[in-house]
Amino acid sequence: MAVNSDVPRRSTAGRALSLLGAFDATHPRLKLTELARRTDLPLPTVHRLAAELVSWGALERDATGHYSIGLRLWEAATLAPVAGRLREIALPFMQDLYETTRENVHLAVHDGFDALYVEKLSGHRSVPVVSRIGARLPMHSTGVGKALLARADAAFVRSYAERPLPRFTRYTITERARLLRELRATAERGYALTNEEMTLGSCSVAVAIPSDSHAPAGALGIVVRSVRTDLHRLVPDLRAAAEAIGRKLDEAVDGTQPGRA
Amino acid sequence: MAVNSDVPRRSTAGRALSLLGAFDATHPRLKLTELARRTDLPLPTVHRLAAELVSWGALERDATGHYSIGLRLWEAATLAPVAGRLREIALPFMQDLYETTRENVHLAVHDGFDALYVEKLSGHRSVPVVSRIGARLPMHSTGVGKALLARADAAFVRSYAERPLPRFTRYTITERARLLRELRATAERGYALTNEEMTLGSCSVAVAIPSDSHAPAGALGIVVRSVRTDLHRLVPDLRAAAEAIGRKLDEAVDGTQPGRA
DNA sequence: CCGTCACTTTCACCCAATGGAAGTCCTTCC
DNA sequence: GGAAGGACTTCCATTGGGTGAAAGTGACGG
Repeated sequence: MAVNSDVPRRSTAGRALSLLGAFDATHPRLKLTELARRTDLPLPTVHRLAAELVSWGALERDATGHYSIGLRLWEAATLAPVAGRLREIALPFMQDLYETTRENVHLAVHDGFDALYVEKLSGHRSVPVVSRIGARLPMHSTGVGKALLARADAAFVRSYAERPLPRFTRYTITERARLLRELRATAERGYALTNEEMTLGSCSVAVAIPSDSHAPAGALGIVVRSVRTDLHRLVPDLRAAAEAIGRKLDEAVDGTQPGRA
Repeated sequence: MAVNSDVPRRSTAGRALSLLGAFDATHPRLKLTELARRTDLPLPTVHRLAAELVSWGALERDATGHYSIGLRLWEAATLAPVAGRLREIALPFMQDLYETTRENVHLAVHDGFDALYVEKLSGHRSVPVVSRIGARLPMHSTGVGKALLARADAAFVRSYAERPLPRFTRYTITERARLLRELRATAERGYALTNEEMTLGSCSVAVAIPSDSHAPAGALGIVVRSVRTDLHRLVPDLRAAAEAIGRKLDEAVDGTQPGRA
């Protein structure tokens, strides 16, 4: 009876990964039925696979039957280069920035069409922001995003700007030409600015982390209340931090690899 | 012949997970052959599975052929309760502690026989410590570990103390009876202390995060240079932070579900 | 008391995963 | 230069583990 609907049937490993992929920021806990629906897999299959993931520690199941990402998977993920090397190196510098500003300090990397937030520091005094570690935000409406975009290659920027640019506030840049102009200005002055483009009441400065190696491109940013008008005063510290991180990263690369013999 | 060596043959999903499990803090990057050796799987099998993991983003492969944990897996892992809810809630309080002390601030949870470090703040002025986010350290030689152990149930403590207690410095508590006495004292005074028990030159204070729910047990600790003799002066702030975190956690548990419509 | 819903277990079928073997492409060493 | 070794990749016949429809369980609730 021609079961082969349309999908060329994911492999078993692929199905197991689908289960992990079913979780997202708005669905960090899922019941068995929800998992089956979101992965589009038969219920018994999900049941069996989920049980295996739980037994390894990739998923957890609580008393109410809800699944969530497991501790062991989280532990394994701390070994990812982005979390380990980059975060480890950047954190003390981010801490310094936090101390002098008491504002949100962000570290993001370029991934696909998004800025992926790798680290975020914020205290009780900081302005609330939408970002979250592990969150993806568009590049045209965030400080770190613009900083990353401003040093991406022309072909990428073109394909980025060709897609529709979602609007978040009335200040979000949604016109292709204006974005390109803005990026040129960003590249010239060496740092990115946003003004209530993602969230009303917040503005930000950001700089790209320099890197001569092909290391994953990162950017460092600070988000403050838009009543603060001294954004530019933060630039020297921000840039110094980014440069120090870049330097340490490059050193680390040389040490980490088998060596350039 | 008789290929069935001893292991009852892991399932396909289990094998894929083995690959992830092959990475650890001292081996965050592995070559194909190393992966095969560490997982004890045939090379072609590893090759095929690894390729699938890479295509999903659970692993990455660099130009030199080395595999490491992938960005998408890291991203999924940020949805783990321990990283998401607990970390998110605790961070601002940890930040406050850092501001007042400028020392290492640790957040760890109880897992198996270890204290698993979930978050760690440290600046350039902080004393260097062995901990790392995602690291596991023994419970008898760390501040957070003792704090967790002191409120674990008696049966667990007994089985913990029955195992040999590894020594790290000449001050590490390695005698069963002394550990039990120490834990009683810790429980009575309401906070844990260590004095060069993990690393010479460092001492620490820690308190358990109170929680009426069955939530994963956590502890908050500060590690300072052992020349500082005012450890006790940190206790009020530390305890206040732990209590605030505990309160927020309990609130969050009630509100976590589907959402406020 | 019975229908509904969410989950769990079973089991005969069959195809996808398997892994030995062979092929490719390096580097190293004589 | 070329042979030997090592690391990775591809191939493909075999087969046992994964599959998922169907039946079973059990917890509501009307």
